[in-house]
Amino acid sequence: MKNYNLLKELAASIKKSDKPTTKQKKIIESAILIFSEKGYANASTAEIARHAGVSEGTIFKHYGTKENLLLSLIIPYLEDFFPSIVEEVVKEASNSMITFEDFLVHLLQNRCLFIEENKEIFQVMIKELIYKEELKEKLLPCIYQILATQIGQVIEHFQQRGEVKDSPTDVLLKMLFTSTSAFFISHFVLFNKTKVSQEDIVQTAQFIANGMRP
Amino acid sequence: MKNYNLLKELAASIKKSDKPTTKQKKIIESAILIFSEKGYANASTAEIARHAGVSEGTIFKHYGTKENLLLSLIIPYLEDFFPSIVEEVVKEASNSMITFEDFLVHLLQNRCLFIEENKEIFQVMIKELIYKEELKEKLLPCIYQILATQIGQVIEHFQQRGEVKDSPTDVLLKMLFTSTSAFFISHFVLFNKTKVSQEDIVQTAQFIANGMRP
DNA sequence: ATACAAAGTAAGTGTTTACTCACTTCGACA
DNA sequence: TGTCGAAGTGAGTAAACACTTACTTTGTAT
Repeated sequence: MKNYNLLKELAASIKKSDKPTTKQKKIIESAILIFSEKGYANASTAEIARHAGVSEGTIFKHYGTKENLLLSLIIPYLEDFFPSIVEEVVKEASNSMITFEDFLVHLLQNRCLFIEENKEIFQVMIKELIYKEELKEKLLPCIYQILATQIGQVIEHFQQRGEVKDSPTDVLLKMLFTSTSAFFISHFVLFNKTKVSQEDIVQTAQFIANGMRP
Repeated sequence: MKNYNLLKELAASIKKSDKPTTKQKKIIESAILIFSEKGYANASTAEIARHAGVSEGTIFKHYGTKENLLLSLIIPYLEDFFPSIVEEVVKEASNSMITFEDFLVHLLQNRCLFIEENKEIFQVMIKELIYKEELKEKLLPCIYQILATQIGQVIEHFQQRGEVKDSPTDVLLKMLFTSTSAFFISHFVLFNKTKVSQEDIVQTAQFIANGMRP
């Protein structure tokens, strides 16, 4: 349980109240919605307050700055997004005897469901990750750390089985990361789809598995 | 010469002076630089004017609005970016007998060189394309139209040669588009590289070609 | 019931912003 | 050389913004 420490560090840096008030929950909900509609930079705290049925002062009482409000959305989401990959998909996959392609189908399916049930916050996260240099430099190392330790093992597992070619692990990791991210981002951010078809998932898994075959 | 009409329509909608003044050129240069550094939303016209050594009024005399200044950067760039793909790479490739993988190497090399020599404006374009819903809805149809007519032919060519699998052309087009875009964006925007190695290009071409093989 | 801290409010504040306008300078051509 | 339109200026404006502050309400433990 010594993984994700970079992310946990970040999470600790934003004080999280144990029992968020109804108003706090409304603020977070409204912020996600309005940030995703207009982008962080074009969303005003006044509009978020109005939408949440709350005074603007309340937002700043709880979150201090607009920047910190953004982090209060993104970081808990990231904490959910990545550990779940590991616990729900990776171990089950690498212990059993499924193929690399089936593993990818499983992975894509699983994370699509996760994104679908909260698409707006995924959109906010991706847009700001690309837009704000400073946020990118904060979050990318965390994400890379998680993927390197967890998905790295999976790649090596399938390399030993002869299903994945013999390039260095970090090269393959980058390929897998780039192509799966591209899949999620193009569907949920660029084309703004609410649901991804099983067919799209299978095709993409095939594409990636073939690309990485020996 | 009836292609790219959607893009040409857009280009016509922003009045372009035939002979841009030295000051106009300085404004465009400065806007590219400052937009790429801080993002469109966080860049002020005052700062652009200061950097260009020009009065703020001059910017608005020529471009009317900040939004239109942004379009005056992006649209000419797009006009250069896509037709060049066609004329420089596609025809030469599909007439000769090179493999699909070599075609991809050629394509990636060619476009990397183009992006490298003007990285900032590529970054601005991508960031704003993802960030601004309205711009996305304006530009994506143009881009799709160009790719569908030109790259579509190439895919069918390599399908007939048996190097690309038999899925519908639009499915393959989307795959090719997604994976090449991901390559450019991850290198030049996400990781902010100034140069892409030949090795990276060859690996990616291999990856994509294998993924699309029958 | 009282005391007290945390939650919430409403009316600010100073700053930054895109954009305007009345004006001057420049350059080309008759 | 004088004229006229385009290029350029810079002080100004109103709106929008993140954030503050002095205050009130609420919930709870004694």
